[in-house]
Amino acid sequence: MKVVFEFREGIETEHCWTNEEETCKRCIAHGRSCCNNGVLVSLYEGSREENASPPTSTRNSTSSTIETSGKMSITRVDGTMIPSMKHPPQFSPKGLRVLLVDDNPFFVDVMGRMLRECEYNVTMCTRVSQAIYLLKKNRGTFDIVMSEVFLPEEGGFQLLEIAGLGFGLPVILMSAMAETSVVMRGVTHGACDFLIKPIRMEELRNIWQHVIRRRQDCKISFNLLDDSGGDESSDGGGTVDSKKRKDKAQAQESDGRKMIEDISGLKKARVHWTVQLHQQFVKAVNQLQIDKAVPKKILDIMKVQGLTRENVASHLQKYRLYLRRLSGINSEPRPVASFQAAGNGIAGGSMQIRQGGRKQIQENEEHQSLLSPSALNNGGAGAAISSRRSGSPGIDKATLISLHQYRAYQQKQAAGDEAQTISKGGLDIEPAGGLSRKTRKRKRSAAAVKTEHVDTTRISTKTQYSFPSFADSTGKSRVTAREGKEQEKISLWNDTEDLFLEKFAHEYDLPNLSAAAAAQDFMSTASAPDISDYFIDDLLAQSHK
DNA sequence: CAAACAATAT
DNA sequence: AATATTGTTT
Repeated sequence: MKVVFEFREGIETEHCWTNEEETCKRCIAHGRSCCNNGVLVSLYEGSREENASPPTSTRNSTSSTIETSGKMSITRVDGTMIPSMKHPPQFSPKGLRVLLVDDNPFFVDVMGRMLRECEYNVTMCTRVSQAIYLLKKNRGTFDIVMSEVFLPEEGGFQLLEIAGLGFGLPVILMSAMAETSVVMRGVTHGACDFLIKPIRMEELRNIWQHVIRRRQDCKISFNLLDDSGGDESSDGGGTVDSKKRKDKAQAQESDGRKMIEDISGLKKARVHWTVQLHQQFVKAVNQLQIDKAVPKKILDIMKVQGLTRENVASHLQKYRLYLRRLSGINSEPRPVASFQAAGNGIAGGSMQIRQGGRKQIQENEEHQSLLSPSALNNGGAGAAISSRRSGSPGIDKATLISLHQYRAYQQKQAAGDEAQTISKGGLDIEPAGGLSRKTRKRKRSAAAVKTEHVDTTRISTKTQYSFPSFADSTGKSRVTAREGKEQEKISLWNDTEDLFLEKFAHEYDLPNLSAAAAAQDFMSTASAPDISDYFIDDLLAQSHK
């Protein structure tokens, strides 16, 4: 069965649980990559009919743009796939207009490059005031906003509010500090995602989906079929809960019953927890305090028509599991570089990342060199913040790693291109519609196995969570495999992080390299006038109306 | 076959 | 209400 996910022009994808090349409908709807970090298979524009023929490899580099009118128009991205590349950039819609905000120019620099690598249209700035100015001046010029959480004066959250509520744009928050409370605050205040620095290319490839999802959600809103009325209960006691499933099974057999089913409510409508709905839910939970939040009370607060207590209970169950896991990972001791002991006097071994954030940062750090061990070891947020204070921006660990990953990506891509030009005939490009699903699936898994151990850029220290999706840990026996995978990932990172950091020191002359590039990139976009704080308040007030 | 998710059972 | 299990979908 071919599943179709439609958004205006129509985006079509095959289904889920594949290895790397596909993203399922559900994953798209939730604006994140697929179960296994998949990428969209095919993406094209135009009406249904025009899409009848799948993309062919002949049309290359169709530049897709997003019109200034605000209407999203994603031109078909070239569907061809170069097998030698693991993360083919072709599948990202080009020209997505991203507003990138982070007060660390080094990070902006690296991140900007990464985003442009995805062929997005990036505008960068280092101050919230600039960002707001840009948003206001060029209304409808941006599709999505990415911002660091910890900007001066709660700027990240202000920006979230203004861009999200005021301008209706999806906002992605970023930070190296991913304390649960921070993530929660971001998400409950409307962030559509929270990316934990260091950020990998793969995490950027799919951010456009947030734009799509936002519009999708606007379209469907929340419509439950209203079959929870008196019919069932007034049936004279004949209808019992346990019968429902049987009835459904029988419905396919008897025509008469089928008719009834059709009329009364086509398949027992399921609640779709949209972003909005979920946010209402979270809001209610927060209001009650998490430990006092019970389905009934939540339901009362939410005031959503048609929503049942069972619906809420089910969601709450998932939500709790999600939170448990989130806090579990965040409190996990994190490995740090092996040379830390030399810098800060803490005796060898490993230490835990400090979770406290700004206030715990020591003042004397500003005297140390940018690449000093302590600057690296202090945790991304800490380093960034201390440099902010001293006036001269430094490179935090997260930025370093981002840069490294970006470099690695570039190298790999270069290698891939080379290989491609060398052996053109040997390329394994499948005819678009040629092979059967079965065959293609088999091929995919074979490829995945082959490359699995090579790709260092994919190593991630944390799992990315995006709402409203929770991993399904219900059903104990079914989840074992997944947890194993998670563990595998973490230990893989543990083994490699030291190597990464040592590589940084040796291979890259970071301060010089980035400073020059940052300065250059900066001049082009940083010209917006500085805007005083009251202007922000003004805008805030405006957006509240 | 896996994974996500919501309904349903206990 | 909390948790476990099942059904359905992708």
